[in-house]
Amino acid sequence: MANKKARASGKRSYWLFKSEPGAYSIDDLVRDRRTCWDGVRNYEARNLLRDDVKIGDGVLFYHSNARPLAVVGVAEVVREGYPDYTALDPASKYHDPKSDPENPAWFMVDIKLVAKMPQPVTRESMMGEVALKDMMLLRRGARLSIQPVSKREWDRIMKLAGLKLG
DNA sequence: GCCAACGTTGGC
DNA sequence: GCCAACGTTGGC
Repeated sequence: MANKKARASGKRSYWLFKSEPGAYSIDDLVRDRRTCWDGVRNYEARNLLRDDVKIGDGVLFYHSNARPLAVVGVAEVVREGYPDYTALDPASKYHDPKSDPENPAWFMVDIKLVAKMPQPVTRESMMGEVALKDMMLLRRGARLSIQPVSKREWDRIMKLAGLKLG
């Protein structure tokens, strides 16, 4: 996978994490400063969290099912993939009754806030950017909640946000 | 609220 | 393993 290759050469990777603000919003992250990204229950996204998302990687925090639809913040990975314990907790809304403690099916990472966008970078504004036209996020039916982002896309979004971040 | 685009489930 | 039915995601 391209990301593994990038890792071997020591490069930083970039990701987009989706969240419905009703479940967990950028303001929740501003309050918490750091959080575990629990509740991912899709195998493709799980594989990324388990194998590819690494400490120091950049994360775009995106509000889905919200107004406005937008990248609303920047975060950084501070802990790499480890078992998502909410899968084993019957009291959790993310409980997975089929989950086996001996062989965890679901993984999460920890992220910390880097910055809340001064202005949200809206989906609408992103759709007008040629440099972003290939973003998975903007493709029809792209439901993956953990998505790879290219450096070019990352840089453009930082520019749109008016942020001077690596 | 609609519905396309998925992913999952389960009968066979 | 196939695939129809079903459930979910998420933009519109």
